[in-house]
Amino acid sequence: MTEKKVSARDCLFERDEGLLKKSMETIEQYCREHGLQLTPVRKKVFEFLLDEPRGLGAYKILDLLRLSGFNSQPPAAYRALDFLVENGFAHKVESQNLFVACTKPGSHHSPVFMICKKCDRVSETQSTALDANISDSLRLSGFEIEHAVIEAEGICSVCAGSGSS
Amino acid sequence: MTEKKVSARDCLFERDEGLLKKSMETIEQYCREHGLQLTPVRKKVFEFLLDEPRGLGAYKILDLLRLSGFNSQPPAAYRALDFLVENGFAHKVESQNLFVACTKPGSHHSPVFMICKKCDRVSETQSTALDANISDSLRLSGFEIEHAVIEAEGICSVCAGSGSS
DNA sequence: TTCTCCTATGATATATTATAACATTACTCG
DNA sequence: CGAGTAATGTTATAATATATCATAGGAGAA
Repeated sequence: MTEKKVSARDCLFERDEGLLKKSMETIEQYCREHGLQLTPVRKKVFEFLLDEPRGLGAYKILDLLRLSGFNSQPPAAYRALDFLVENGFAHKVESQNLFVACTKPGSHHSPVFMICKKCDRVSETQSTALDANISDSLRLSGFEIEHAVIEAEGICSVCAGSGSS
Repeated sequence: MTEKKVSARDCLFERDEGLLKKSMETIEQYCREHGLQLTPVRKKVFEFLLDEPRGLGAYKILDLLRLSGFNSQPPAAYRALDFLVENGFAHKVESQNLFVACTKPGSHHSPVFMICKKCDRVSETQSTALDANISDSLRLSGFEIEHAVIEAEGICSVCAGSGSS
């Protein structure tokens, strides 16, 4: 991996603290309603993900857990991530081996990711038109789609607008 | 990963030996025309990929190289794969950490994969309509797409037709 | 030819990502 | 309490991938 010249912090996205707080409240409520245990480790990992728009690798999360006083081993991080992913609170970005908080937590869906090569920021959209299109295209070939990994690499609008090549 | 009950060989796809031969000839010609060295290791790896419709992991390829008398180490396999991928002769399936021969070798494109959960077979399509749709959808959000990873998991037509649930 | 450059490969080591397996804790429910 | 289940702790290892430096081998120039 070559080092990136621009960090996500250099991008001009606003952090919407209210939105982050709302995401946490959303999953807390979802867990209450569905009898899921949002344990301290799981909650902490979700916080880390909410706080890092570039996504986090499992071992980076492990480091952060340790910095937060959880003397954890790799399985602890992966278990928390499994919980978050299984319940639709987070996603794995397959092409980057990296995890991100879901922008529509609790709803099961096939997300579409946009990964900026300049600032590394990962944005999620739910393109239902796109889903339908893929589904139709593949069904034409007789393939019954259950799940799709769609990850676009390119330049995000902020980096494209910032003028540097 | 849970063990699969059905191997790709159980699927009723025909192996088109003529097509496989033609793929090899295509990349041989492409390499001649572009001054690329299709060395023995690279050629052998491409053969392995042509021969395995379920795709191959890098270390499986390494094993096969050794069985073929190349006393290789991991970098040898990865270098051959890098060559094949960079030149459009093969693709990496990101969601499976697995490599497949390209069905349109030499043409640079964003492939779409269909991965069957029953027989593990990986099929490639080039859906230009799909590409255009993704590109348009994402451009609406101001994202300049350069490359897309599109990998659908589900049931292939052969397995769907074979009746077992 | 010899030298140099460039590409490919060899070889060793290690980094990164992920899981298996078994022990322990903690909570709930009867 | 006792049994069952879910979560976590703990150790070990598997699986995937790359960094680094050494060696070989061919192409073209002096």
